[in-house]
Amino acid sequence: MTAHAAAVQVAVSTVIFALRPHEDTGRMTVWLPLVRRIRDPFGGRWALPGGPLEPDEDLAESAARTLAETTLLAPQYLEQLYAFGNTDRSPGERVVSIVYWALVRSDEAAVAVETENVRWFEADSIPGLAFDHNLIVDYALWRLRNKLEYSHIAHAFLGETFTLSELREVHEAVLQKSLDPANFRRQIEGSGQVVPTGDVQTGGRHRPARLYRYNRDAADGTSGPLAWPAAPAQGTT
Amino acid sequence: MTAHAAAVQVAVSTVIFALRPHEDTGRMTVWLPLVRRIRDPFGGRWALPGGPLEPDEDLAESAARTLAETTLLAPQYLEQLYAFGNTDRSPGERVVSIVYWALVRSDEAAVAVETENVRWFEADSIPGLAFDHNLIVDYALWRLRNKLEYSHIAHAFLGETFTLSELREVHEAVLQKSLDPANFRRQIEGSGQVVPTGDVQTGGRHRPARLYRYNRDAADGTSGPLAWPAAPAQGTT
DNA sequence: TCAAAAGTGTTTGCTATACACCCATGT
DNA sequence: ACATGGGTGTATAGCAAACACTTTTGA
Repeated sequence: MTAHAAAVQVAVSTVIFALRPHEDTGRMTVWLPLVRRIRDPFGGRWALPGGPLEPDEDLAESAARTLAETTLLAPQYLEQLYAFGNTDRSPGERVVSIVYWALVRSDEAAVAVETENVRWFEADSIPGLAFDHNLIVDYALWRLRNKLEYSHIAHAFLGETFTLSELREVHEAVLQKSLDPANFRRQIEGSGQVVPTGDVQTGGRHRPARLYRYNRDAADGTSGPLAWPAAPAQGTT
Repeated sequence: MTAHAAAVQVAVSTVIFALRPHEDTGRMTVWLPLVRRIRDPFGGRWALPGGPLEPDEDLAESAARTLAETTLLAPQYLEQLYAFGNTDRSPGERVVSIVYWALVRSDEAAVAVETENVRWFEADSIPGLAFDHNLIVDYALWRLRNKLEYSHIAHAFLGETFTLSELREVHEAVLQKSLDPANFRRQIEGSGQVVPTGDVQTGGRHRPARLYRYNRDAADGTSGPLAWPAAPAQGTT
């Protein structure tokens, strides 16, 4: 162990979002999984899933790996959030954390395992976390809500096909406000981000709803030159 | 030197923007300083200013330090851009680069030193750079142009007070298109991001222009929970 | 008095919002 | 039949773009 070895460590953490019904009201809300730390600093506290960056894996790969290890799921959307590296953020060591945020399908997350050391929390009822992770979660939530309004990420919570009501429910859950169904329909259909499949979904005690599919070819231009083609476990691949 | 010492290194680089007249046309355009690498990999190539993260300095501090070392200037605006950490981005070593982007006052940058190993380039005429730095510059330019349209950063290129023509010239230089003076005035004045000082600027062979000052209290809400109060060398402090 | 930029007024068109209304299904 | 959400039509307000016009200076 040389003097250099005590220098800067690199870790990758991920804020993982899914939608679940609120425990009391039953309304859909944003949830995220946390893991319990098993050693100091902050032993016993809840923290974001993550770990040291392996020398042979890319940053997004590392984020997707811890996501899979924590939730047994694959991300439908994955994007870098921010690099946190203040000198005082981890007592006794210098850690730079590259933080990603991810969206997973809510139907898959609904059956996800919970263990003694992994638990899902409602985004607005997060306990006191280790390190600066409360700030990180706040920032990730802000980015999610912000980006939902000018980008095309809502479908990542849903399956291959979906009705506009389901898509609207996603928006309402994330933004925490109800939206006019008529205007929402025009907005989404006009944006070209979804395409009707031709099928409908029957079963409700009302008129059947048209099914839509996400339009991968729609230009969104929300990530600029970093929109790599078909990068592994990256964005909307 | 243990096996661990060969692991992941952390560097901080900065894309520094200023406005200067185009060499041929004389119109204001975006420029940035690059430094010549003195050793391999990519020895002799131009690259972004930066260096290894010191264990006792915050990320933004490191960015501001290399900025000052390169240009002898202080940033008027400084924001984290992205963390680049692909395994293959630096031959023979594993480097994660936290990249910042900065705006400096154009009048200060106009007299900045150029040496054998530091030169300013026009943003649209960048040579082949070391590492993935061309991609980084492209992304920084995209962010600059994007953020200029929904945020209040243009004043960072100017001094304490400025006329709306000067502010419009900044927008036109960055966005590379001419803007209607009348509509620009209404847009800026209506946003509350600037306040008239009461003074005017005489000297042109035309009606004197009112002088404005940036309004620090105006809410912009473009950085969410990360808008720390009075962070050193951070953002619009 | 004239050129040039500062600054004001007005029209037009697009888009978001609100909400009235009709449609198609299960019970 | 009727309740329930799916889906369409339409009026209105606000805002951005285009552009005509007036103001104030230096030469």
